[in-house]
Amino acid sequence: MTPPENLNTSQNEAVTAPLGPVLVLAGPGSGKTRVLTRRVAHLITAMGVVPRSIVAVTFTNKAAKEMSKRVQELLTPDTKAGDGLPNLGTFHALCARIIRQEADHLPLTRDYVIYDDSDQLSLVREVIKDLRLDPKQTRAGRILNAISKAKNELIELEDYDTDTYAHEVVRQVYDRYQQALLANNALDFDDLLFWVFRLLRDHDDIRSAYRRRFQHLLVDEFQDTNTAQYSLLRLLAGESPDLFVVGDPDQSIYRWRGADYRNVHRFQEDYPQTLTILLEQNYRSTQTILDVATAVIDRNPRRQRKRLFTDRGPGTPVVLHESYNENDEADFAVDIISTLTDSGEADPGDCAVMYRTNAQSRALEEAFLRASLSYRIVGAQRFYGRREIKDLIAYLRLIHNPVDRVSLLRALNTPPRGIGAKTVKLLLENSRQRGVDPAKILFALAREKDPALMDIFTPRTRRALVNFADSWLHWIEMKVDGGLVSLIDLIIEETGYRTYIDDGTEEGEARWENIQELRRVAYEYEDVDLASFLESIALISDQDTLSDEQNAPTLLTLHAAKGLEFPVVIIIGLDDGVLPHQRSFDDPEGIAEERRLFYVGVTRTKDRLYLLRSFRRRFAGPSTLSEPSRFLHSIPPKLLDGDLLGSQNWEQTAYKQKTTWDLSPKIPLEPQYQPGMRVRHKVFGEGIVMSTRIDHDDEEIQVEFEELGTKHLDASMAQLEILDG
DNA sequence: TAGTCTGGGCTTTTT
DNA sequence: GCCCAGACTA
Repeated sequence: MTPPENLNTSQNEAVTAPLGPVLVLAGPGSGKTRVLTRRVAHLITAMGVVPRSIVAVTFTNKAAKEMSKRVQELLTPDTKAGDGLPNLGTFHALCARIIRQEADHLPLTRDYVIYDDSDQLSLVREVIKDLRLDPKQTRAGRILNAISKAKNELIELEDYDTDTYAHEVVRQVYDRYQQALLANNALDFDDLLFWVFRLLRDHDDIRSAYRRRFQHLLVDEFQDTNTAQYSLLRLLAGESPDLFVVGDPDQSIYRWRGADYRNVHRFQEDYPQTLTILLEQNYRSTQTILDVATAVIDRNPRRQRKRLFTDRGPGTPVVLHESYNENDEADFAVDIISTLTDSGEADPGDCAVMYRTNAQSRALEEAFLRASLSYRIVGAQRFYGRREIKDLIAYLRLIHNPVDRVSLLRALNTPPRGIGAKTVKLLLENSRQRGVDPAKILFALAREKDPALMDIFTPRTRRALVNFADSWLHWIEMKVDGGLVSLIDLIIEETGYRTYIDDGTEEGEARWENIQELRRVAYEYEDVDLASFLESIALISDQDTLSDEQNAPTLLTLHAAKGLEFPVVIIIGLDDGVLPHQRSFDDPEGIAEERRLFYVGVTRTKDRLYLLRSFRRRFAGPSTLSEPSRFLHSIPPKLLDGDLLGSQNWEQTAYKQKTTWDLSPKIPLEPQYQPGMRVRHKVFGEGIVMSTRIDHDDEEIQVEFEELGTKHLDASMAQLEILDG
């Protein structure tokens, strides 16, 4: 057993708290993972809790793995033996397991598959076509968002509000989409939570069984739980819960995914006996970085202020730099890294470059390539979303769950084998008419069992279909005794997939290499069943793909950076429209979340922080001039260093007007108005405040006037009279 | 049926 | 500037 690391007073208070509801509000770098792992170990060794009765929910699989490792190190050999291990994983992974176990009580079989967003999108497109809706008017992505939002809020189809036509359309699609998922024996991410919620809500016996089984619950990143997750937690917790949650409302960055940091307050209300503990001492960053972080986040209204402190001393100032365009910006980022590594001040692996949107990684990757430096990039979607990977996974899913139509439609003619759109249409029509699943029709065709089928297709088409079905049946047989890797090899061989994908071009070669990579991943699951393999690759997160092996700089989005730390952090794209993103402009809550995102980025830094922006930037289409991020205004200049904004001559005239950016801190403005207030304007009459936001040095309000409709006004100009609020 | 071409639409973040 | 879907041609 490794000697226990020392805990400070608050950390110790949290770790040794008596059983019951505990809320730990943990500032960045305050040792929250350490507290969680030590709490788990404390439950087992000091309180005699059976490891199996502990459930700890983390945000990523990587965090779960890390925790499991650390917990095991803390346990004595005799505790490790016999009593099993605590259940560690993400909400989604935990639910996936419960669903497999309780499939008998759900409209699915235990062989169900999990659809990712591109699968969901194909299904929604199919539904839109079925319903004869105009795909141009009803965007599949939009509808999917609405459905996802409903599911995250636990809104059943019957309860879906159809107050507008748009909602009516969503409801119709939701209905068909849900039916289609079940017919395919498939679930989407949100369903994992929703079905388990329903399962526990509706079956008293199952609920009490799980309550007995999972008596000690711990939740990491609690500020990012959504309604479904919180409700699930309450169902599992029962009357006298041992519920230990750790979070930081200032780091809540998943509102768009239904997360609601107000769950933190809700928790205190729902469990009045909650013991709340604040962790404020930071063990990660220099004081300068903490000061920058605090200056940034303190501008957000309605939050509990925390005092972040460290005994690490001030450290170096934060460097601010402006480039001409995003390519120069990327080169500059690479320059910073090579300067630091050349001088021995940092290892390449110590450095991270963070950005708001994935699209920004492109310029960076090119810059690294130009400098012939290696890098690692975080992004599972990148890998598992690739065409060749999705193709092979479609085959594996079909073998596992033959009624998966989305995968069938993908695999049927990939690589092309003479089964075109017309044949597919015929097959699906037939399947619908007879009420028989397409897979069954294909199998029957292959076995020549059903003479009625013989006349549907022309001989040539029939041969193609029979060939496909034959191979498919063969693979299903092979799945039983062959390993996963040989199954993949067999699919590649029988479909001629390599010749299809590796066409001798550089791109083809890269695609083939990706398949080799998938094969390597599969090798690790060689001893497990196909089900677990498919499940874990479906639930993989971006962060999970980050390996520690390579000593190279990390490129990642600000979202993906959550929970990580680096000695050197470079945040690029500090421009209004990028960070904060322009889509958040007219929503004060959205701007507040962007600010938290920036805060998360800043607080990842241990020693050196660089903030980069560029004068010109390309969004969609032509490159345009951009303004420095409004968030830079909140940073006191004395904390900043480097080539300050406006000191360079980009384009004489265009630039001249911009040479005097004022970075001095403005007096923090508190909004005077709030949504819902009745106000009177001298000219426009009476109206209701819809939204309000602080924009630089003024408050911008959106008012819905009785006579004139919506107007955007500046508070200082409008002179509104407040009637009531 | 398969491969090429063109036009439109879009771009936040991800379990 | 990029990707996808549908149209068009061999």
